[in-house]
Amino acid sequence: MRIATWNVNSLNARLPRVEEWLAYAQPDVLCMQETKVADAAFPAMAFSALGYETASHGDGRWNGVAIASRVGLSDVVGGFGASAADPADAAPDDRGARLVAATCGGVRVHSVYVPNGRSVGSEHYAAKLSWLEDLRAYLERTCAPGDDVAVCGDFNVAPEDRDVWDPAAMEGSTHVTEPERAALAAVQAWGLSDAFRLCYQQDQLFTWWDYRAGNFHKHMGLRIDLVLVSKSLAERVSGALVDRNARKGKQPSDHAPVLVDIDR
DNA sequence: ATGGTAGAGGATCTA
Repeated sequence: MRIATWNVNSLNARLPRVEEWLAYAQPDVLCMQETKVADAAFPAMAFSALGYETASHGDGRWNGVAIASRVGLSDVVGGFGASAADPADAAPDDRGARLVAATCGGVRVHSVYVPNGRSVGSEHYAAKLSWLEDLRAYLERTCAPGDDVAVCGDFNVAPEDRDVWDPAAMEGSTHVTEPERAALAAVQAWGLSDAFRLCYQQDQLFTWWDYRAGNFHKHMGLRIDLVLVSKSLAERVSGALVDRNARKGKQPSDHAPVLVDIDR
């Protein structure tokens, strides 16, 4: 199975690039973030024409996540939903259309768009940390580490300094702080491995570059788009790739897609 | 000197 994740930064603006990319990259499953499209307006026909079923969770203007699959797509759940333990208990609500899950080819697939956090110490930063806590809790109550589970998306956290173009310049900024990294590590500690890191150990391999100031061409980026896989999948990872070519050319997203191949 | 660019929407807000 080839599973991919891509923050498309508006599916309406990016649909031609996404269609082109599906045709040459041939993923079995594609998790998308920042679709910025309401479910009712999701371009499902464009995907079905290419052989993909889709699940969307979006309310239109901001955020929005989706999954496209050509290996089946069932049991779609959007958002965190109610707590199974106690539905009345502060069930983390949708919190901005940042999570959708579906079962594709026997794998429980999650497309996640972690809040940006804006600035350290802001309410948005606190919300980012609590969102990651909610993600961990969601995994605990909806699946088991022994299952085939993939959590893919834009985590807005660079896990380590080697995932940062200039750690000194970034020090103290969002995406690299210790609390953010600890919150991500807590999600992974549930039982998930960073599939890209199973394949590559080099530094300076990025998935996002700011549109501004020519950052892409100056190699000023971050690795914040991750494919996290449970143990049973990690054992079968045969390759991974950041498709930098998809960040080039006409009207690119500011993120490149990440692909992971898993042996059946 | 918080710039620089992109997307949504129709003024700014978000990233």
